[in-house]
Amino acid sequence: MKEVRVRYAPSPTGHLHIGGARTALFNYLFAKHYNGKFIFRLEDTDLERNIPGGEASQLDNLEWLGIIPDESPLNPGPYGPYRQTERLDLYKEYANKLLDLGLAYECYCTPEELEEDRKKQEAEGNFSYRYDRKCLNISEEQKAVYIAEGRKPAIRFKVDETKDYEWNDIVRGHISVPGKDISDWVILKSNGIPTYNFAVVIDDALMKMTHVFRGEEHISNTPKQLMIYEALGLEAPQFGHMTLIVNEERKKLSKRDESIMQFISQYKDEGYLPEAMFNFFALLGWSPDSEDEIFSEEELIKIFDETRLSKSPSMFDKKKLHWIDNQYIQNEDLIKITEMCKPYLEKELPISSKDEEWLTKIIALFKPQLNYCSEIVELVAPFFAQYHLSNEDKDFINELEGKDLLEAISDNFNNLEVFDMENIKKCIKDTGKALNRKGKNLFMPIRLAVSNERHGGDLPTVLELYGKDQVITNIKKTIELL
RNA sequence: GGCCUGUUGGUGAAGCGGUUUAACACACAUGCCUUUCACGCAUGCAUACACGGGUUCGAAUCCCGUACAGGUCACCA
Repeated sequence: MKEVRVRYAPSPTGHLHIGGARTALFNYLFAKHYNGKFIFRLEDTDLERNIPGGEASQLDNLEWLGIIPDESPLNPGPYGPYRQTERLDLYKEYANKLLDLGLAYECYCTPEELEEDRKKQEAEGNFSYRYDRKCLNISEEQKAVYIAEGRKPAIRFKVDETKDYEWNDIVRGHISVPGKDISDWVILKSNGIPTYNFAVVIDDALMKMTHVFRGEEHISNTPKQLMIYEALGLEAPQFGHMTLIVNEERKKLSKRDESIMQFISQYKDEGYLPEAMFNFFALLGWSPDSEDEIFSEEELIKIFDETRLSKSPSMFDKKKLHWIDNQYIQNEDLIKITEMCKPYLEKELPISSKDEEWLTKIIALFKPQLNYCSEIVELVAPFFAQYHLSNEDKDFINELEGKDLLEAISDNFNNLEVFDMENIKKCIKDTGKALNRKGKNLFMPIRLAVSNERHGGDLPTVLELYGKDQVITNIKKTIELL
């Protein structure tokens, strides 16, 4: 069998977003599953929309996710260059070949004329524009006139209307589109730059791609690409068109959508674990032949099966992402999570007053419930908050008849030589026994008095982290309010 | 509008003509555990196969139609 070669080919018009990451991921998984190569190519022919740093950003974010291309502009293989703007001569060469074969022709229409035609057709009730082939059999005289006017020709492909273009889609099965539905389209723009549908064929063919997995929005491009392969006598890869990712409203994820973080860099910034993101994306439009959901990259490569790619749209489920990321955080060691959480705390809270030990303890306390690292801030924030017992919580303590308990425990805490978790635990236990209290009756008044929160992790640990002085001060303040 | 595609419980998602009284996971609820919180574990929950026809002994699974949703129709990629 031929070596499997697949690619991810973004245009550097923006940073790596969710859809692109997932496309890259499935191509990567497929390549690695079959011991093939995963290639990164840059489709940078839309000069006006390219942004500086776009390429590096795409590559960096992929790397963060654990997706490293075998060939890329930075790490070229035998089929370079890997940026389309560096391959312009190639496209011209093949466009000229089509011209020579009589399968393409020069078009001298200006954008303005085309736009006018389009409007006219629209006014007639046509939803899709069809080029009227006015330049197909243009006379030499007319051509000379156009050239004298300074017009530069684009090159159009002459579509064979009698043909059907069909392929066996890996995801969707047999798809067929009649040639008569497609009008002659531009392969080389008048500025000498190829259009996407042309360049992609030349590149995929020359770079020896064997399979192409891409989004469903490319289904309608496939017939156009197929006709180029055929005209040039090149072998077409196998196509697989994956479902779109949709938001909670079942709409295609647009870059403006604010309900979901769109860019991989945002997840990185919020402290999600890349392994968890990798896992999550793999489950977006694909499912394993088992009931498990947590898989390492290696496992996914091993079990990946392109025939299990889904046909129906996949919804981006934030809660599921949180759950998966939480699973990975729980399995990750404390030191690493502490390192990851630290910058968020430093930025938002005055933790410089605390030592490393304190930090590690508090991370350990919250690690089991952390969905992503930046979330640590809201969990730790109560430790630095001003004392603020709400009326509701005050009533709750009274309901539990907590005043006696608070007075007793305050004294007992005060008598503790070493204010650490073990001693605090014992002290609470003893005080509970003496006052005949247990469970919620025992713990909740103390928790509320000290932290003003009803949740917050193991109480003795929480108290140790507050420190003796703060604990006693807060309890006293509470007693006064009751 | 043409062409293409999809529609399974609150959510994601298996299922590919007959052990399906339709997995599994998230969410939710209850219980257990640790005298609290959370984690974990157990159990349960939810009257889920868009609708209407057909094919078949038998249909979530095949066919047709309807509805709804999405994709696409550029000298953008």
